Amino acid sequence: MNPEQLSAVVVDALAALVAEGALDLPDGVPAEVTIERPRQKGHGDYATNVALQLAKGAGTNPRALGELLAARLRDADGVAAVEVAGPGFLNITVEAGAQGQVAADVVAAGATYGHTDVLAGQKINVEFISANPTGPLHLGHTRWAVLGDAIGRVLAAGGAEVTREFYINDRGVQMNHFADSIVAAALGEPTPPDGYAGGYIDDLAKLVEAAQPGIFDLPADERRAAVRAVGYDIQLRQQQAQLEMFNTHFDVWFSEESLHASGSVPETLQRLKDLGHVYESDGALWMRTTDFGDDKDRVLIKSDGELTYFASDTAYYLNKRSRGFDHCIYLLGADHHGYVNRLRAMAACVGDDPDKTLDVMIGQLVKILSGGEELKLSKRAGTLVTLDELAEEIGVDALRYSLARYPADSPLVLDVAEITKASADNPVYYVQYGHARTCRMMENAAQLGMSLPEAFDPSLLSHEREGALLRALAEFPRVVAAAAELREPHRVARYLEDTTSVFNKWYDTRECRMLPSGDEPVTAVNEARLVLVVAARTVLANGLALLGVSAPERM
RNA sequence: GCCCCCGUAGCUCAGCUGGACAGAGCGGCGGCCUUCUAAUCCGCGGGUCACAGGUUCGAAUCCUGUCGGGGGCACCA
Repeated sequence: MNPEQLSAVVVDALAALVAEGALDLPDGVPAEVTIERPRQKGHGDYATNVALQLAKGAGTNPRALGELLAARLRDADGVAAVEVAGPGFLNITVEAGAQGQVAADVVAAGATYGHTDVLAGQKINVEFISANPTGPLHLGHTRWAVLGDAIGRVLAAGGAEVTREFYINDRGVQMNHFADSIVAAALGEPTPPDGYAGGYIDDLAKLVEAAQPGIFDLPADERRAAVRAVGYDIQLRQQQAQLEMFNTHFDVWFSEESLHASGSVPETLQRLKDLGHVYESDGALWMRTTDFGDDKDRVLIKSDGELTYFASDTAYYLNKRSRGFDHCIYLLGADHHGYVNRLRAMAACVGDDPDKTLDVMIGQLVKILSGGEELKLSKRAGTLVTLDELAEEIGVDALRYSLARYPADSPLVLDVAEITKASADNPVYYVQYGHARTCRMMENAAQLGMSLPEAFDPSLLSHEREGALLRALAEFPRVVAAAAELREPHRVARYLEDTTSVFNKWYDTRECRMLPSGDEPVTAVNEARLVLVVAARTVLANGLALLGVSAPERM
């Protein structure tokens, strides 16, 4: 009996009461009811507030309705007890056998346990990081790498068809600054104005020379284009390698330049003109975004004839839509929050409803403290902490987990000393250790000749701690579904921490030992508990996978 | 000036899309290692949920305002 099944039981009971004429529900019988896990012991395994919510419409009071419903529910399969409490809550105790069945359900579902269909039929594009290919990925990209990747995984678990996309900002003057900076480094000249400095530029100069010997001896006009192309290629591959190392996967690397090469931009401008949302003024072409809530109109073509970044953004959005995405998620840093209104207005200008097609997530920036000092970065000044350096110092799993366990909109201060601690203080190791422990228990069971029983008696999982663990495991699909719908993968991390704690409490309970003591024979209880351990392992492994964090079998 | 985010225990933060006496970890104090990994577990102490109104049977949660902190308001990329 999981919460969803219990909800159905309550709905059936309501329907029966209505059919008998004992209850009048003007709005009809709800399709589902809220089932929650009471914080308080003594409030049953599960509680529902239906009586509170339906009483007014039914022309009765919550307690009376509660009593009526409780009497009916007591006869339902799998329900052991029902009490009406407080203002009209129904506190429900589930039969051990019904509850124990959860373990078998989890094991049967295996790696797919936690997957739901809440987002079935949705085709979603998640765009994140989208850095310039003018330097290595660094501290500033790390949070988005983790969150975007985890959101992608969680959406997929919710049944959506997901594409994770990286928009390569490979067009514009910064690419020339990039090339000029490499040339300057190669020739031993000072960094040009607006150029990029730092050791990585020197390294790039050597790599570019190695890739195409003699490239720096070309005439100045040819040289810039050549260096730009070679440097770009090397830098992009490096970013891709960084993300690979960081366990962050992209389905599509989309070049801004290719958007222009394909002629999408003129098409986009034409479409905007047809819809009547552009005008000329002061020699520039504007989009009238103020028609849809923006503070001011935005320039598409500057008076010098250059296209703006915003023009590309609009063409890119239409490109996504033309590829069939009915939902476009953008992950942006708080320093870009001014983009939200114009993106939404832009979507409206091309005829979409931004509430439906656009989902702009603004994440707060992360500060990382090391030895009490904040790690600062500036690509132009050449002082940056690369993703590789961070991952090496902190560890991929610890870094990913530490960023994934907070909501995107919470400002974050991470202390390197704290998240590198290889101890229980660190939630990532706490959860991983819990997983490793389940693996060891399974090995121990196998050595005693125990194997997963074909059938077992779920009512043998009757200890209070077993009930708590089963309810925790039963919660997982709801947590993943909420994480997907709300785009909040941190819920998965928090859930894993709670569930690991519940598992450890059970593990430490003497009466709940999975293995037989001493020379005693293996009993049905031992086998039932093995099923529970495998179920716990499944949930911890699946949850860690959703965060892109490894689930080690030994630690 | 306008917009966005945040304000919960000494510290770092959760709080299940409003629910029953507010939670975790860290830090402090004190317990448990002859049986499955003690990176576990158990106990104690600690909060006017920034403040003031409002909606509701019910508000840390939703609405309005005030105060405090962070970020943003380019014919930059």
